[in-house]
Amino acid sequence: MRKRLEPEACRAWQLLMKFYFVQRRHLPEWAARFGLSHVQCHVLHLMEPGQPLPMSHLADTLSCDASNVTGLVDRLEARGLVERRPAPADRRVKVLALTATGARLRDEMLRHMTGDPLPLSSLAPEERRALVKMLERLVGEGEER
Amino acid sequence: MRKRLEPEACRAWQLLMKFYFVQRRHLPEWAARFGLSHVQCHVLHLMEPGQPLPMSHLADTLSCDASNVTGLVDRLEARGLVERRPAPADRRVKVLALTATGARLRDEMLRHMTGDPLPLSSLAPEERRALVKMLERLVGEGEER
DNA sequence: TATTGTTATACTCTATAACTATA
DNA sequence: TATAGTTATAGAGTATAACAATA
Repeated sequence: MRKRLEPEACRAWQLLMKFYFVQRRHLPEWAARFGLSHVQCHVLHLMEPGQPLPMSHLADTLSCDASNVTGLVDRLEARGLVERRPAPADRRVKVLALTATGARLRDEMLRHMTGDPLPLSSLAPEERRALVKMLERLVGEGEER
Repeated sequence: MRKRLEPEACRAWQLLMKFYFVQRRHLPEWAARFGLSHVQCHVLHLMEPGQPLPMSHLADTLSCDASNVTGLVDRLEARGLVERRPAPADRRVKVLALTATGARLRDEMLRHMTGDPLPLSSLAPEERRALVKMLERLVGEGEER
């Protein structure tokens, strides 16, 4: 049952893993500038202003248990960034909406996303375009846009 | 104080962030096959058999507090994967070494790294090579090898 | 005095299981 | 009976601060 060795794939894997761990170290400190954890940062990133999401949608997107979302949203709500609202269609559901404060913070966060976290500047423009194309396929966004 | 907008960089940033979060979801379940958390997985990955590391080195590499490493190593040691040894040169230091069990598990883990975690197969060989080159620069391995 | 590692404490993220209220 | 969300509980990862042993 010996797998065929693919040195390039193996190397790519290791680099991606390293990339993941490098990000894993830096993303939390980046997020901390906004007083957020990296998960809270992700949640805020997912929430479009004026487009409330059911809690269950969040659990799906984050691939985590629903009980987890409860605490996550508790903390964001305690800070006044989001609010739970009843869903008229199904009274079991609660939808999550950005508050004005949350929308402002999200905006600030997105504006900072052009900047510093990764030395993207070390890539030439055409390389950056190639990277974008590959990443789109890797994260499964190839078709959607 | 308006920053110049760079659409490509911004898009790359967003994709990298998405990539990070996609990995963040999948890496733990991948690691769980070996009965490890993703951080434990990272520690094991860093430990070459026969090359013990001081605890402080681990804290540096993981960019975390030393107190954190204590607990991390406690759990790995409890499972018999690593062991603390006194360092003869400096008696304040403890070095960490893989046990035979730890070395076997690490080996198994590395063998699995060729495989499934990312749909790398969707990239053409020359794209994969280009990706490797870019990632090397992004994670700061450009010079070292 | 400074450094290595530990302990105590606290917070966030995570899951499982049992529960409520709806459907 | 099944689903959406909560609560209770537990464990892992993280940090800060105080500490012991050693340098």
